[in-house]
Amino acid sequence: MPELPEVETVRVRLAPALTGRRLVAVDIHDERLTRPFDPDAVGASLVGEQVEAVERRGKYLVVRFESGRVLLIHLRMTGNVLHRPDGIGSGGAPEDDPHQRAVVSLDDGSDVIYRDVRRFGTWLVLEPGELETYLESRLGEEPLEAAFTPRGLGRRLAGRRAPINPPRPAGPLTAAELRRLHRGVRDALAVGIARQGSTLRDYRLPDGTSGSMQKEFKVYGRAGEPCERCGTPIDKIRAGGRGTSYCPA
DNA sequence: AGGTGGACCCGAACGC
DNA sequence: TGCGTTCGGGTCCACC
Repeated sequence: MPELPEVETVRVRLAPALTGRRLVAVDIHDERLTRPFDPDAVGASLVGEQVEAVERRGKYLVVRFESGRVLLIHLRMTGNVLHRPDGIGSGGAPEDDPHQRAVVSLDDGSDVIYRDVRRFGTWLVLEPGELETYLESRLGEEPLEAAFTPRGLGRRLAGRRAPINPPRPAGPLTAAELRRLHRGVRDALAVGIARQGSTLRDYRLPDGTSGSMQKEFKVYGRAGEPCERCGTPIDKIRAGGRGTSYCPA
């Protein structure tokens, strides 16, 4: 599913295609995408907007308009944004894709196609000034920016019994362990971005190509196989409700 | 207040 | 074969 590196890769590819462009048509044909708001009303409200910038916060894609309004996109599990420079139907896109949920036509004749198999993804239009409050209440520090530090991470984890790398509680981590965790988070995200994300099934770059990070997974999908580093069989458990693969040694 | 588990989805994998 | 069942996972939310 789209994690931070996948969302960042989509942003990098989308930004030059969208920045400065005006939306001439917005067709949203899935009421789940904009729930509880009416998809036709949301689409109509976006027509005429001009894109000022395409940014990312956490796993959110932030499309800023000159008007100060914002389209906040979350891809959740299987959301996917494609850009067709010559319009829909070009570039090998199937004409009757059953998973296509929205099409945005731009003033240069190109189309942005949003597809989502499981329909968990969301489009939320925010009015000027609403974005910061919305994101602050949901997200921590950006992990690749200077504000994310081992000490800050320690403050957030202090007193917590929620598991990190299985199945240790997060709270009692030492300063040295916090530094290693901080380093590991940053390095893993940076490599993921350099590889343009992981294509396991649904994720694609906006031009339809695949990321390559999946080729470098050390534990994911390798339960029972020997650890690359020490030979111990990779274990898979559930930690905090999610499937977690790791080398027990 | 922190932690857990269900809900939301649907295709794939699995069992018979 | 084809059918029914189970699984998974980001985030929100109800509940303990």
